[in-house]
Amino acid sequence: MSLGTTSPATAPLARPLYRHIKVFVREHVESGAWPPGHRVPSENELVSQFNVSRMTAHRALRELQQEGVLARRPGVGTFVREPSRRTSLIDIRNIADEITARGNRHSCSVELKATIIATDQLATAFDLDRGTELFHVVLVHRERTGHDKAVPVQLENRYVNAKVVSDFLEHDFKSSTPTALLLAAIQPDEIEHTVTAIRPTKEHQRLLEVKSGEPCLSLHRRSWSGEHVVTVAELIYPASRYSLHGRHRPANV
Amino acid sequence: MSLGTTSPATAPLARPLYRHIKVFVREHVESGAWPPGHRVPSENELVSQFNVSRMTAHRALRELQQEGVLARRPGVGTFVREPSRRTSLIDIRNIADEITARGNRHSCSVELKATIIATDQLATAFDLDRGTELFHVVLVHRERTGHDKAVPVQLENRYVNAKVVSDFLEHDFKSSTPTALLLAAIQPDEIEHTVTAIRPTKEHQRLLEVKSGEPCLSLHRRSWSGEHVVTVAELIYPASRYSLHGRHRPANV
DNA sequence: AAGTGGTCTAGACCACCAG
DNA sequence: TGGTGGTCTAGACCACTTT
Repeated sequence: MSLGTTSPATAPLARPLYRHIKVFVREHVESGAWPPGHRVPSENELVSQFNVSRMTAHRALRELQQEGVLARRPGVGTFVREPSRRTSLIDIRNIADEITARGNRHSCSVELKATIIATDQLATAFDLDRGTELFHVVLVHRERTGHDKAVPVQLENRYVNAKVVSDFLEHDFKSSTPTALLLAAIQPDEIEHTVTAIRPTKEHQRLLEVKSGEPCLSLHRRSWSGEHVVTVAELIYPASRYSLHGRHRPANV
Repeated sequence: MSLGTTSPATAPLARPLYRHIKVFVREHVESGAWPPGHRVPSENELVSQFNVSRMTAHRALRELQQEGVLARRPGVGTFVREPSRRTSLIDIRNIADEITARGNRHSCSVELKATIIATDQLATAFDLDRGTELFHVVLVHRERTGHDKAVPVQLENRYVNAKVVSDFLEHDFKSSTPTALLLAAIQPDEIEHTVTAIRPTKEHQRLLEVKSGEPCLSLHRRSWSGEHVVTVAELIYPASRYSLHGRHRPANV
């Protein structure tokens, strides 16, 4: 092959070659087939196996190193890294479990349930093409103490990658929350969250039964499983009714 | 040059070429010479300017994109991204470093600096006997963008265990923030934080120059080193000016 | 000496976007 | 149509580590 031919003539796949190799390695690591410390194929071995140039194999391994999956040592080899021991400030926990653990009763109402086409903004958040199919749900979670009236404690505005969890909308979210269903379907291996304080909109005020002056916490979260962003959620908490808490060891100690 | 000669024969530099380009771009971004939205040189322009191959220029720009410095659009060009004012929920960052990394200028004013005797509440937080000596400082951190006025971005209300960091009050906190000094003195091996949304008090409004209706984030943090609670801090951020961010792998995966 | 990863080149093809 | 970024190749030289 004398020219720099790009897309493989043998496989008309949308995914670039270096991502093929990344997926191949990730699958072995995540399935446990290659445990921590296991030596992964060298660049030259991947060149032979995948019929790619060394630059392509190198890029795949380098990115997995940057993502914390692999450790590389010049002159030695590439190895599967120990999983991070660090715990999260905010683990993904099922709010229904939190409430029942406090001895109170959880309930929720489904305000919206729809299949949508990704807007630009959502496509960026999911790292997908614009126009991809997504599921969208809006729920209000309530907590009831003793015989009092149930109080809204969380507004859940969630989008789900339809390709990854295709049966998501088949549930009614009454017996299990979206969080519980998603955790049962896939194990997230990466989480991102951004916390801000916001003034509730009219819609927030109505659904959460808060006054306009009461500040709310907005927790924006993305969860990955392998290559894919599985779900993007915006969780709004009335500040007077919830706080976020975490305790952990810092990263580099 | 017919062969793939690597390190430039003309410059025996330790830094690889793609990092040269990264530094070049970063310096322009952080100095403000290339403001957000500014178009950065295309790959082909960098090829000419730096006398490198396109792969090398591409790698530099791609990594800066992954690091959140640049945004790239196929068919259009590469642009400087809007810096985000946010801090980490996972480790302890020096706010002065965060601000300078965005290309802005940090300043702070010391509002209070005192030695106090622990109240019941503080003694509990530090897990010490009531009456123990503590240091107490209050600072306002400000950020200045370009030639604008410095804007308050954080109110730091901090208590320090006097036994653990006995020379803490000898600093003026102008050249180094309390965070920087504490990190230099001791390595925290455990962190706890609690995040809430609050309505600013009159004092908050005055020091942070916010209106009463603007919600604020309150980040309450305790840091341990060995057996001792080293410091307890309440960090207040105007919600419109800062958010908290974390991205990590969950613990139990 | 052989193998590893780190870097680099000088080409190439492609999808995309603007004028 | 020409410029942009995205990907890929088939070589290369180097520092490093293990045998």
